[in-house]
Amino acid sequence: MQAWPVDNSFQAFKRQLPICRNSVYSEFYDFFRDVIKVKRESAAIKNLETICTATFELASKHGFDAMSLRDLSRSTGISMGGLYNYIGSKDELAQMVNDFLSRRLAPMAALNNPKQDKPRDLLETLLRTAIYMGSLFRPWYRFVYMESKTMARKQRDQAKSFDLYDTQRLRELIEAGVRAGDMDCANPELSASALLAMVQDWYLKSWKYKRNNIDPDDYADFLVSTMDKLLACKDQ
Amino acid sequence: MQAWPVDNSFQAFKRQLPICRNSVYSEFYDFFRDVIKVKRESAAIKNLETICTATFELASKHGFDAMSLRDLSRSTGISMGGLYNYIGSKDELAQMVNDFLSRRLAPMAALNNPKQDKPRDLLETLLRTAIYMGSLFRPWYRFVYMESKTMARKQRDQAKSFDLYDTQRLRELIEAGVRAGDMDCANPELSASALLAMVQDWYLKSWKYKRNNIDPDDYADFLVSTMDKLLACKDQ
DNA sequence: ATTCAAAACGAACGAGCGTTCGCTATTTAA
DNA sequence: TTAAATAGCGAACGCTCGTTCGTTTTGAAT
Repeated sequence: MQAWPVDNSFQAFKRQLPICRNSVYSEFYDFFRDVIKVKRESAAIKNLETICTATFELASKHGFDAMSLRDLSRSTGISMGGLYNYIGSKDELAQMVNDFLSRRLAPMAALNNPKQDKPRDLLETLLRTAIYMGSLFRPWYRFVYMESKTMARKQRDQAKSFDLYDTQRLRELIEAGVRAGDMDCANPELSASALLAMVQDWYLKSWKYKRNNIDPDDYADFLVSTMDKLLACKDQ
Repeated sequence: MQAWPVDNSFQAFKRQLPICRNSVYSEFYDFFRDVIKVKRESAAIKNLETICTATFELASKHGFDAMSLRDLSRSTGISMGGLYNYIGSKDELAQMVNDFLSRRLAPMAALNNPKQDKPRDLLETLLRTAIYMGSLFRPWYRFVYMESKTMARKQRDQAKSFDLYDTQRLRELIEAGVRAGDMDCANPELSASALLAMVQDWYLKSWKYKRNNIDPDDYADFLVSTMDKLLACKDQ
């Protein structure tokens, strides 16, 4: 059996990923060992999972800013004072989620070098990675996407937006494909934006796709076939 | 010179639309004459424009729930009490924006019957209408899209989501095209979702498209050409 | 069983929230 | 010019917010 990314199924992706859904909060605790006041690991990990899960749930209803720490306390069963053993401040909670996703979770998917040289195949791997990561850690991606707008102005030093960076990375691969003669694309910037919009739609509107029984493999297959049509890939 | 939708440029669309950016708040005042306490029309229209503009600006920063009426008062130069001559309550303000867009503004674009019968052309008109309306009234669409998530749970009787309805309308047109033999599409539902995601991207990430000097015609052209590629339209 | 950090608790604080209302200023009509 | 009606004002109300901190509970090691 081939390994990712040659076997580009969701299952193969999960198999090679050096983290799984069960180990996320243990990683989370490690990552923020310095700022989390609670030192007894097992309890800390359990509570962090409770806190993050409830935060995703509550923030998705009315936005993080509108969520109160009393709501969070009620949902988690952890007292107001108890929460502050984990989070430092409300703003810092959002910051932790943001940092953990962009600095720890996302990089894990990029670790193993693809060993592919054709721009089209690199592009496929890039898109599939985005969909599969979004499937495994949907609430994280959703939260960061939704709150990035409000945080961007608060702390300007942070990357202005995931969007610009992601769009540029896609555009450069498309341009490389056009140069190599494998692709045909009149407007790489717009094509990159379109593909990114479809990636984001996957974790923004998960309810819609769940409703229609569309699983990660289905969506990734569709996204890649759309890419091939959009870029008129020669040999696909 | 041909008229919309035969001439499908942004300019032709604007020419036939029975409302323009200057007359929006006069229409807005008419629409809510019963609930707005201020009866002197000229002043009311001016203040409504100030209030809505500031609301769009503030809500886009941290979300409508996180925006305070004191912020709004400061931004508009209208006192707290003064605001309440126009809005009834904070929640009602969001409701007014929502209702005006969906019940008054959006229907205006659908008024003049397209007189087109081919599904592909209907689809093109539908997509261009969405882009052009989004261009003219971007803050309105942005606001409603962003706040629809938080309002949906508050008042369930309201349409569950624009998304489901829009996706279905697109899907039905695609299915009609496939039946007519003009199109080829393995998954109408996913194709409809992809097109909708691109439509929404236009008003959600206007900053990105402005940065790259992409105007409404550019984006609509790209969207339609993407549609043709995606659906393998025979005669385009 | 006792000890004692570690962790959780929840009342209390000042600030800011949405909303109200009595008052002043402005406009209109005679 | 005057009187009435309309529109705008902003302090005040009850409430909830994020955050703090002195106290109580928990749990592992002795």
